[in-house]
Amino acid sequence: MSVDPTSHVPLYEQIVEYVRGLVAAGVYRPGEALPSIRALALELVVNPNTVQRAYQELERQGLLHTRKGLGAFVSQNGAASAQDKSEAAVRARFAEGIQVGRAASLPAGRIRGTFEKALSESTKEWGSNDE
Amino acid sequence: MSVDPTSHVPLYEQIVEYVRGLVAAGVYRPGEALPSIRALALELVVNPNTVQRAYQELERQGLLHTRKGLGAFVSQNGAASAQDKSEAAVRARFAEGIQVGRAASLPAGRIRGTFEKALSESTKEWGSNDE
DNA sequence: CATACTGTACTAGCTAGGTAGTACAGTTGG
DNA sequence: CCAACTGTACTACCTAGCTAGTACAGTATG
Repeated sequence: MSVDPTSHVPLYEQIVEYVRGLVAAGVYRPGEALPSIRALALELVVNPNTVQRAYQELERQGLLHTRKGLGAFVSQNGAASAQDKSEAAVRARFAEGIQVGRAASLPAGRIRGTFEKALSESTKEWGSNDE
Repeated sequence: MSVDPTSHVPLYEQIVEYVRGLVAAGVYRPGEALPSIRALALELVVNPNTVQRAYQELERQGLLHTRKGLGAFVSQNGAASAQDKSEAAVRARFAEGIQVGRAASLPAGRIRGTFEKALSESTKEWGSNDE
């Protein structure tokens, strides 16, 4: 995944969600070091200040803690908390979409059909992951 | 519905989507006059310039046409085109949510469950509408 | 001790989105 | 005709988000 500078969502929020996804998925486990601010900035082709802001937000949310000279580390309850927040983010997107559909008087069945189509599309990309 | 100034989505885009929903739902039918720029600005508690920008965008999309001194009117194919665009917007929201869930390694079943929960929640608000 | 990492903290400048205010042009109805 | 509505077109100003650049402080390793 990368980051989209044309989106209306601020870059630092996209980075928050990106890192949160990695933690939720277990790519970085509690206690482990996350990529340094400068390294992640290079990887995402973004200013270090922007990554710093994202890390500050993640620290505020209790997902990670930072130590000067050492780096940023996933909190002990970071994985669980990241999963919760990710699922809440998913739900918020769905609620938005449903609201738009409702406002346009799309019947519930049609809304559900649109969702199922999008979901099966995504299965091709990400694999089944049906555990 | 109203408009959310704290959202990252620009106000004028929210208004575009709002009016599009009304047209898709048949609140305003082809040939009919839409609310005037100033009237809608009052209703949404927004600057008239912002509504004007939204109407310009809707005109560009072929959903309405404006006439000086008269007002803004729904195009002949406005309803159908509004329904198409609304459904595309719904799908985009769903795709975003699914992507966030995938990135967090949420299994497809859990993603679907989250969707169904949100959908049944919304049914309480909007009625079944299962035609 | 020196180098090279880490996070942190500034200042300055740019752009997009929005508000506020004003002015102008076309239409309608009393 | 004129008042009151319509859309349109500006300019000026503010804020949030982001970039760029610099500097400083703590830690680890040779």
